Amino acid sequence: MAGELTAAGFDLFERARKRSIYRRGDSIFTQDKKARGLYCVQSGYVLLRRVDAFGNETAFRLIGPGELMGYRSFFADEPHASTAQALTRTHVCFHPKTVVDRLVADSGQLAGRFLRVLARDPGPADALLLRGSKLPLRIRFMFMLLLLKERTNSVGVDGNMNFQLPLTRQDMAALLGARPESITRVIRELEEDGIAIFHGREVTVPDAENLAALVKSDGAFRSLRAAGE
Amino acid sequence: MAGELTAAGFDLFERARKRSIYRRGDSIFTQDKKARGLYCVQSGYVLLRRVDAFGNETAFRLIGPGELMGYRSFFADEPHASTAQALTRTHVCFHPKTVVDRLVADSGQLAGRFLRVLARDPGPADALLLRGSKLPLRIRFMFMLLLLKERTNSVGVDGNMNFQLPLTRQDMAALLGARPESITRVIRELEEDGIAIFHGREVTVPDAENLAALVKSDGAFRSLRAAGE
DNA sequence: CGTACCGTTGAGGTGAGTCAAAGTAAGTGG
DNA sequence: CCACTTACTTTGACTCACCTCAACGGTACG
Repeated sequence: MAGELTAAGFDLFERARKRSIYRRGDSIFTQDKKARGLYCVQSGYVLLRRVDAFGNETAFRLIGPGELMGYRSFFADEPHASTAQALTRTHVCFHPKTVVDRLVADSGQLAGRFLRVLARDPGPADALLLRGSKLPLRIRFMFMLLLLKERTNSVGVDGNMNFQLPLTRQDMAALLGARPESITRVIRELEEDGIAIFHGREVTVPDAENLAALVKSDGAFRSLRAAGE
Repeated sequence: MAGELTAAGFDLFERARKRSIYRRGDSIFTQDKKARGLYCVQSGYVLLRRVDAFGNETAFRLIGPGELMGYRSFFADEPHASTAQALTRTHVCFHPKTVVDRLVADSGQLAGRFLRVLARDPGPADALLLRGSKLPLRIRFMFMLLLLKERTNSVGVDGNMNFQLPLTRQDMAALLGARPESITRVIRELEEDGIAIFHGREVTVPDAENLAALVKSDGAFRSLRAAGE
């Protein structure tokens, strides 16, 4: 049937991929360079950073195991809009343009799948929430913790939440559109209030539900006020 | 050839579309409602607003004549992430899901075209620049003027720039992640400095190149400082 | 055991938010 | 066409979260 990915096509897709290993700090692709294919992170964490039109360097997306990256510029047929930097030792597999293009052209089904990935990309929305909203940094930081929890093997028992941050304070600052000093101060506040405990990159949240509630309640508070009540 | 849009397919696509007219203030689609198809603005302006996870209402995209909208949620097969509100009397044509789905499944070529549209969507990036960056509101406002100029029939003679803002001050505030009062103050500043003149919704920029230069120079200034010079 | 980065702390400044109140434009209905 | 309602805009005084700057402590690594 037209539009379906044949077994042969799938086989080609799988065979053509190339695996690489990157060390902490390595760039996997670079802003303004040509997009040569699709990247899929198999293990480790990658941070997408970009220098915007104003020359500010910001981070806008953290990529974890199992996630695709580089697809936006690839399908737009434009240079990469960001630089992908490995935060840890990272295994990445790469699908070259020639193969992907051929399969997309042959198969509406595969193209449809990519359409979904692209359309569901939460990156821009998250970035806006983390950096754009006018909520206090403290709330945005807690929200980031919740997002990170979902992409980390958080050891959760009895509402407890414990995981390793894959990010430095500077990276968190870049993600939140803030300065590293402010991150330090927020972390101190959260510890003083007993909301979370930090040892280097290890975070422990005694009551994870409480954290979520705090984030949401502040949101609710805001929206009530916006409604004029 | 597999993947090509047949004449019959194109015909179907064109015939199935439905035209509607909306008045200022009408919603064309609504956040959290199901995405039923693709919308294309033929004339007029539409603002995409959304209530984020924190309950803040923000605007993140202005749609002008000839632009598609609603495609992200449509292809993601998720509820609309925003509400589309007509800012002026607006002609919109609508392509129902059944037709689009069928053509995408049949044609890798058409799907590829949608992939490009989706991947090139500047909305999220612009929104981040306008709302997310830590630049002074004044600079972000000027940047917005430059973006608006591109989507308006700006009557440009001898470096002069003159057009109607399709947005209220409140809408501009929502787009920039600021308060209406702050917009008023920025506008006053720009008038005092002779950079732009506002009469209601009419903007006149005596020296458009100067405006662009001001925006860029501030960016450059910032990045120099970031580089430690 | 330096060198270099990352992280922390404190003091001080400010851009933009908040609040409140008055002015203006834009519809609506008689 | 005018009164009336409603929404948008402007102004000024005040406040504060976060930035900036500068200096110091910690930790990794050759």
